[in-house]
Amino acid sequence: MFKEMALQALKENGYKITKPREWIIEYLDGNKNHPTALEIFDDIRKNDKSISFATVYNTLETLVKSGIVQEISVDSQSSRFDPDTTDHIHFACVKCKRVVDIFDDSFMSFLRNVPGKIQSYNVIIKGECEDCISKS
Amino acid sequence: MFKEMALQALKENGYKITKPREWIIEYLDGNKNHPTALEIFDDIRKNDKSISFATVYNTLETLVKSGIVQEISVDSQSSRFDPDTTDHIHFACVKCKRVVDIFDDSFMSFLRNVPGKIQSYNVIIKGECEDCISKS
DNA sequence: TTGCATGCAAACCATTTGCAAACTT
DNA sequence: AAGTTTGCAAATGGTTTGCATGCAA
Repeated sequence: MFKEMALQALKENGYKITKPREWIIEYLDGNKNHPTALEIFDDIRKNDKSISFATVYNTLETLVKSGIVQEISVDSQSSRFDPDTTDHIHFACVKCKRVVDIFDDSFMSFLRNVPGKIQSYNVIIKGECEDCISKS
Repeated sequence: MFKEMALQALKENGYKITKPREWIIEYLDGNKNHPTALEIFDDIRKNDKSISFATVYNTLETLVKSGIVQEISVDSQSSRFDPDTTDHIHFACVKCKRVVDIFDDSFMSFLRNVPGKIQSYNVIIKGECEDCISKS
C-alpha cells in the first residue's frame, strides 16, 4: 500500500522510479523507528544493496517534497524521517532513545485555533517514557 | 531584572562573570527576535565589542545549562536562542521569517496529559502569520 | 534518445575543540 | 595563585554539490 502510493506520488511529481528510491521506500514502509539518513544508508547497505550516501540524502529530499515522508528534528544533530504523514507528534525518550508517535486530539484542536495559515509543524517532547519509568 | 537573575544563576552554577557573558546576557535581555548564534555574534561586534565566535557558542551553552535561555530548533540549519524560559511555543512565518511566541493554555493542558516525565519540548509551527495574510 | 539520477569526492556550513594567553575570584 | 574563560585556528560532522557515468522513460 505505502509503496504503491509512494511510487505513484513520485510519478505525479515528475520523478523517475529508480532502484535506490524503491529501496528507501521499502525500508521506510511501516518503519516506526524514525531513522536518520545514516541509519537508512547503513541498513540498506547491510542488505547487500549498493547505494551512496548522497543518493540517500537526495532521495529523502525528493520523498519529502513529494509528500511521502516527513522530516522531523528531534535533536539539532541530524534529521530523522517518518513515513507516517498523518497528523501526529513525537515523544523522544532521553533514556531509551526511542522516538514514539503521539496521536492526540486535544493537540490537534489546539492547532486549529492557532492564528495564521499553518503549513507544517514540528513537535518534539523530550523526557522519560512510561516504559523506562516503570522499569526503574 | 533579567541581567541580575542571569548573573545570579551563573554564579550559582559555578561560572564566572566575564565581559562576553555580560554582553550576551544584555543582548538577549528582552530580545523577542529568537536570534541565531551568528546574529548574536554579528550584533555584538557591531557594537564595538570584541568577541569571538567560539565564545558566543560556549557562552550560549553555558546559559542554556544554567537555565537562563532556551535553545529552539526552528529549522535544521541552525539553533536559535530565547531568553524567555516560561512555558510557550513558537510560530515561524515562512513569509516574513519572524519567529513569534505563542502562549496558549490549551497547549499546556495537552502537555500535562502526555504520558511520561517531560523534561523539555520544542514546538515549532510553520506557516503564514496573520500579519502577512492581512497584507496580501 | 533525452535528460534525470547515481556515485564519488570535494565542498560547505554550523558547531566544537585544543591550546596558549588573559582574566575572574 | 589557581583555575576558568577567551580567542584563534583547525577539526568535526551532517548535509550538499559538481560532474562524469548510468539508467528510466
